[in-house]
Amino acid sequence: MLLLQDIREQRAEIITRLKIKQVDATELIDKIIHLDDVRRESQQQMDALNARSNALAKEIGVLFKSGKATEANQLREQTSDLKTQSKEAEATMDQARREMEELLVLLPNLPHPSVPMGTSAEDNEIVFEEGKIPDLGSAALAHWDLVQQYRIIDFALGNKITGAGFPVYQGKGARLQRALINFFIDQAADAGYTEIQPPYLINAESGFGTGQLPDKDGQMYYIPEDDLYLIPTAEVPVTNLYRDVILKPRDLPVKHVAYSACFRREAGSYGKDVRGLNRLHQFDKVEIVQITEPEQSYPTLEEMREYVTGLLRKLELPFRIVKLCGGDISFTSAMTYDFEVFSAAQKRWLEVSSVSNFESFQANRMKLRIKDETGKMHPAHTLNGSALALPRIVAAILENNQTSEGIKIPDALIPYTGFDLIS
RNA sequence: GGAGAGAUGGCCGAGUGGUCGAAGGCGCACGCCUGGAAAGUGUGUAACCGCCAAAAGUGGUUCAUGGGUUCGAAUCCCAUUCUCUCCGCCA
Repeated sequence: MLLLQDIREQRAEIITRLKIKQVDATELIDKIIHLDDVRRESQQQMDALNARSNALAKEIGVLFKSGKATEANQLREQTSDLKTQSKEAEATMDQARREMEELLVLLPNLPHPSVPMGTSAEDNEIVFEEGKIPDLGSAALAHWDLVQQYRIIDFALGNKITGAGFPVYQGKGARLQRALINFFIDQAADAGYTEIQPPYLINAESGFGTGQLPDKDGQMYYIPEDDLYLIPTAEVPVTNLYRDVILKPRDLPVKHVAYSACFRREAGSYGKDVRGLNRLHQFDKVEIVQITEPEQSYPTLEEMREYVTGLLRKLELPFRIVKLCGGDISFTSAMTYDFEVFSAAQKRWLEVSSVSNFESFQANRMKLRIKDETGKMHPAHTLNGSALALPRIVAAILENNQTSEGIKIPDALIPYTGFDLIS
């Protein structure tokens, strides 16, 4: 959430910067400022009226105590008018505030000045590329064929018991999932991240805090009976651990890692891009979250980028890092690096991680603040990144490592799988 | 799901109609003490929204949430939410 004060003071600059995100916020911002003007005016009225009532109430109290009932009753008559006027002013103020807040949460985060202009993924900037793309020849199979051949993931079975996008992992396929999860968590723990096991259901306040609501309402599974949402990522429960929290500088940086299943409705997705493991309604992901001082958030973003880079190197997958352009960056993010691995049989890049700096956008929504030594408050910065999401990593491992003997497991994973070949 | 109890500041906890934004303690900050620390000791320590160029100052709001009674509510009434205990169910 952008701060009202900033919107008022830097109206033109904010409008310009949001254009990088392909958003014209002029009308929205002007409405917000107008509603805030209304709110302030009615608050001033209300405050003045309340001040008078408070003073009168005090006087009346004193008069009653000293036995001057007649005078007290005279004053009492004056108060009823004040009260109704104050209620009216309050109603105006509340309504203006409510309307203003509804609009305020519709404004996306400002992109970092270095975020390139652009309308789609085409305009993203490739900032790094590494690893050898294997030449598999024409006999190479896509992962949806490989998983059938080796009987490790069954899409049809998932289809039967739940529906499309809910695969069943079995045998070495299931073991590979568990190996990857443990590998990722161990790596993060070694890098100083404290492990969290979060709930998989969240309330609306949490969805609002990290920005999924109201922007992405409809992308989360919702349970009306209990008014709860299935998490689309562990980012939501983990970051919301710090909702309404005041941190001290010595608590920082906060570093958490969490494995969770993730649930996404993916409404509107279809076609070949979603085949096999490419897009699922339920998938596994290990997420890293950091909370930092504002001036530390960009160095931290680079640190997280390096960390994810290290994971992909250990898995021996060819990958590239793209810096998302304004049109492709999310509602909440100020800057995002996407990591993509090359899937040799599909011959395409698959997004496996997204590392973002939200600056104070989530912190403002969540009231996550830092109180410094002088007692002053300022919003914290939040960041997160996938480290990593499993399905496309699995797809790339299966496709890139296929041989005539079977699928070779990367060395780093063998201690976790207990086998070096799926055959 | 049934019965009962409760929700107060960063935390614990007192407070049953006015002088209560709230005792006391813990924690925290600064000082004294100390070779340094601990202990001891002194002082200070809520957030939010306005007014003011800003600081100082000042008005307002906030004792789970929303409504009500009253000149005046942490305190009384109603509703809601949540927590705890017991019972039921259960991995």
